[in-house]
Amino acid sequence: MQIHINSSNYQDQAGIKSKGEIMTVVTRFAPSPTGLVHVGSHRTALYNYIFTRQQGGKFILRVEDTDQNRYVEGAVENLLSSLEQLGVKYDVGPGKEDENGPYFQSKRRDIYTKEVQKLLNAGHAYRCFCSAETLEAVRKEQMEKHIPTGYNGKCRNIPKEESDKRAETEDFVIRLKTPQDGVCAFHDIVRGDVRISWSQVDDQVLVKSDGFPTYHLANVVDDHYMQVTHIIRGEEWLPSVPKHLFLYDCFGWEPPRMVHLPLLLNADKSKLSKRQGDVAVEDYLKKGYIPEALNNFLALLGWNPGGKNEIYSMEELIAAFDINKINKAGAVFDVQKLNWMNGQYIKNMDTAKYLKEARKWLENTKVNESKLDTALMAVKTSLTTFQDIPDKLTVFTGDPAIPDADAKEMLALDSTRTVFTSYIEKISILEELTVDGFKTVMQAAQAETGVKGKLLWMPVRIGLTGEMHGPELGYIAEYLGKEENIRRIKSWEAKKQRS
RNA sequence: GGCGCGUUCGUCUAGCGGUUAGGACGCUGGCUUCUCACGUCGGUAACACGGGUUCGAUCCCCGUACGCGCUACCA
Repeated sequence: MQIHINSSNYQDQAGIKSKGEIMTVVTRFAPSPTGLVHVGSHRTALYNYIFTRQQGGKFILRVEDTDQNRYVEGAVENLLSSLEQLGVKYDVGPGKEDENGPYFQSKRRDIYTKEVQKLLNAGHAYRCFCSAETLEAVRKEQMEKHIPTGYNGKCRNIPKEESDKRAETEDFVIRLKTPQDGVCAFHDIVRGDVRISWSQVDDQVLVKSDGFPTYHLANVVDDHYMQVTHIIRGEEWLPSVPKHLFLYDCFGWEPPRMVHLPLLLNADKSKLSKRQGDVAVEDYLKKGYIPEALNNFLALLGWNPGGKNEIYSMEELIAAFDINKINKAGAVFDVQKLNWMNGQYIKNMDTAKYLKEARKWLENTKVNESKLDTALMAVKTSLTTFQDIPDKLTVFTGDPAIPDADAKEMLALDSTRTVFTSYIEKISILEELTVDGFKTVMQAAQAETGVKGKLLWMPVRIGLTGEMHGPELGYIAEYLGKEENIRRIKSWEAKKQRS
């Protein structure tokens, strides 16, 4: 099946190896350095990466820094660092140059200038001398009259001689001379067949008055010369596809396959934004989310292999991914599910790795270094993110809490006194208090006092921590050590006698 | 306003004309002879609406509603 776009053809196929025709997949992630990397942006990078790895292709990172006004200091560093930390490795790009570089658009201006000249010569583009103010006034009037906004075509037909002459003294932009009627029909691997009337397509600015290209020009030129086969990007670009396709047509180039991903949304379905929570990859990393969990979660927003399992390593994602099964509808970024998933990753983390990572998150917690691992292991299954560690550790490292009413009631019980007496007696005999030793002690205490279950355990828990909740008691007992166990239990005895 | 894209449990989704519409998160009940967490066994809840096409529509077509996106010398 072929869909005609003016004079050029567009192949309706995913363009992947399984089609029989061997082609090397080339994709690119092309962010603008305008701030911290957004999770939605990272999701796009991830899909490019996963698809490319699966196809054995080449993944390009290209920095689209054509807007001098929006450039943010440090943004490129943040971009590189985010990709690095999340394990999304590009094959070519900044620092990994090849013959198709450079990979910063600001360093490719000569190329755009040369290409746009071809367009000018062929009559596919023209200089527009309208000032930004004029354009703004036109737009305002259009809005007031409730007619479609857009460029009015004022400079569309300025004769070449006049244009050349004015260009010597006046500021201008270069616009694309888009078709005025007919329909642009194209195929998108996610959206299927899409049709947009040319009457809806504005004469897009290709080169700004500062001489820099706009996204549309730079993007098309770069994707062509970098031999990109699949454009995988956010849905917000769908409406500008006709301009891009027209550019390919004017240049006589074959356009890549289009893959427009569904957007990531806030809980209220609006486009994911900072106002409603963290949106930067860095925010999540700082909060102790695990890169693998973040990737796993993001990969499943817009695509799902089906089945009961939700936990996929990068390798598994690469193996299972199917570009033809990407969803069309936007996906709400649900932190609750991310939290669950991150907890899963922590629980399943290899002990040595966990301990090493966990130690980075102690902050100012004062710990008994020799028993730290015991405490960290005790707390492992209760973590959502690593940031929870200091808080979870206070039961080990802090002073006993002040008992609440229920705890006091428990402490006041007659059976508690006998349990305490027996407990102290039994652990005093021990050489060292370990988790196993603690269990033995509790068994012995139960046999001696006849108290069992909650009435046996809870007083000891409260005696040691002041609280009725917390990690497994044996860990706490071991962490505190024999002397501290005795000291804490006795202090309750003492208080009790005083009252 | 115009154009485009979309719509399955609250959320992420499976489904590709015939299913008790499945799974995961969340919430919730039991078990786990200390609590919480973990784990485990259950429960909960959905095809936006209206027309077609068809023996039969969640699935195909049309319309409506709603949502989102685009409508910049930003990407």
